[in-house]
Amino acid sequence: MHISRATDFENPTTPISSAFIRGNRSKTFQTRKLKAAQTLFREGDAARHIYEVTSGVVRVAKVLEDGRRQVIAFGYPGDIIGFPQDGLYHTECDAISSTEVVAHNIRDLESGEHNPELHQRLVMAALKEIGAMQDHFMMLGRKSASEKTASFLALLMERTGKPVGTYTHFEFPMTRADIADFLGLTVETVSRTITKFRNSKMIVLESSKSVIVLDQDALCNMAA
Amino acid sequence: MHISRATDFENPTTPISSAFIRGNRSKTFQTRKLKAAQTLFREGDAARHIYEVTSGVVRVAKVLEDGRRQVIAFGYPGDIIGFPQDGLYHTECDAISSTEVVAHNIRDLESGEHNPELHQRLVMAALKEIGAMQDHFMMLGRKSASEKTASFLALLMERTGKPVGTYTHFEFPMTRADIADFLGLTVETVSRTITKFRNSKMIVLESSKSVIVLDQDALCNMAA
DNA sequence: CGTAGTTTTGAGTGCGTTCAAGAGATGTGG
DNA sequence: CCACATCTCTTGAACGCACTCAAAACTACG
Repeated sequence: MHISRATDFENPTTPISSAFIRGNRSKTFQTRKLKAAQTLFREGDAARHIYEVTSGVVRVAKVLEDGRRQVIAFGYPGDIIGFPQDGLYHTECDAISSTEVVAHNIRDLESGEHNPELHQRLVMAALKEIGAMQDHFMMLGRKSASEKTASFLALLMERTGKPVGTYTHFEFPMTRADIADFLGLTVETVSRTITKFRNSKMIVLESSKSVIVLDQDALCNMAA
Repeated sequence: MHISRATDFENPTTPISSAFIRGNRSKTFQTRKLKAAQTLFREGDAARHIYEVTSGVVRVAKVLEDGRRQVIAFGYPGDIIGFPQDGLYHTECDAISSTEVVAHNIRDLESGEHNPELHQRLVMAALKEIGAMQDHFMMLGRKSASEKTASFLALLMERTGKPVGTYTHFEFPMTRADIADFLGLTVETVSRTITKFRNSKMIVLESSKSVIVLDQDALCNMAA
């Protein structure tokens, strides 16, 4: 499960392009493209940028020496990721699918002197992150496997679901292992739980990564 | 376990005192005193202040409708608590022991216009909070009961431990139930695990709330 | 001194894990 | 384009860790 990866370390060996942003004073910002499975940053790297996902999905995680992994968050377009502490990243971040991010300078997170609007936006993002993590806590610490899995499906449905008749359709860009590491479960338990939801007609799988939710109420109730 | 509590809701029925802070321009700030088990704020309350603990200990938690509880953090002196989202608190906060807090205006978290130094300090505190929560995640999702309990003891030892000869002494201000809800375990499991640590001569209990750590290395190794 | 809450300990159970294997998907080189 | 290797997902069987239920020991408080 994610053993050796092509040695693509921190620094911009990956393409960086500059572009102009419209506004009072035109400012430049950097975008960066990542292929699936490429690393954006690792735990312990010096934090020079804070990133805004503009397309694709990234995974933010922590890994123990013995390989145990905890996924902290999945970053979808609009999400800000890479909050540093003491100038370092304390998580690692990899692209799950082909991804594009905007790299903001870390100084705009720390002070509003240079770009007040961006600073404000980043501070708000930090508060939103704290709120999201608080919910995630409840799930990790106090919910059963079924409740965890249902919560996760409900979350993805809300964020990325598209109506299909009276039903709702969405996709998993991440693997079962990623979901398991997000929920604090094993791959097998995640798979079994999804099968259970399938058998109870709550959802249908078009493929292992494509879901149609048949009964939203049942799903939300199950999320507890 | 924390059923009905004296009806002491949000607003300052509890004493608020004003004081002067030394600095270029003298500014006023509010301190607030809480007795053990008093509530500072509840989930859903309008967030007007962000608090800095100056003495005592508070508990920040989330509660599910069915009563399941997850403790997000314990606030010790120096800690900032009450990060809001969309103008509301999404957690509840109660004093564990007799506690004193300083109430900062929420606007100083959101912008630096009024008080730049304080704003900077609060933003840093938010980043520190995110970092602490990331570590807590790993513990909640991927560690065994022994590892969780050892991590918790190690954490408290680092923050509040005082050397006693070659050993280290500290106290639990919180109950076993609070610890259990912080670690995502039951009271019984926490109690049994601490007993196990006692039997293996890693720690000694002076009382159920007073610990001496005999073997710091063993404790830290156990924390994984 | 009695009552209520906290902590500990015991016995038994069940949920999610581990270990194992097969089916399905994806990608690469000949 | 197919054959082969690799990774992902699913399913089965058995185990064990932490949970539930129960009760006793200890502590604090009016």
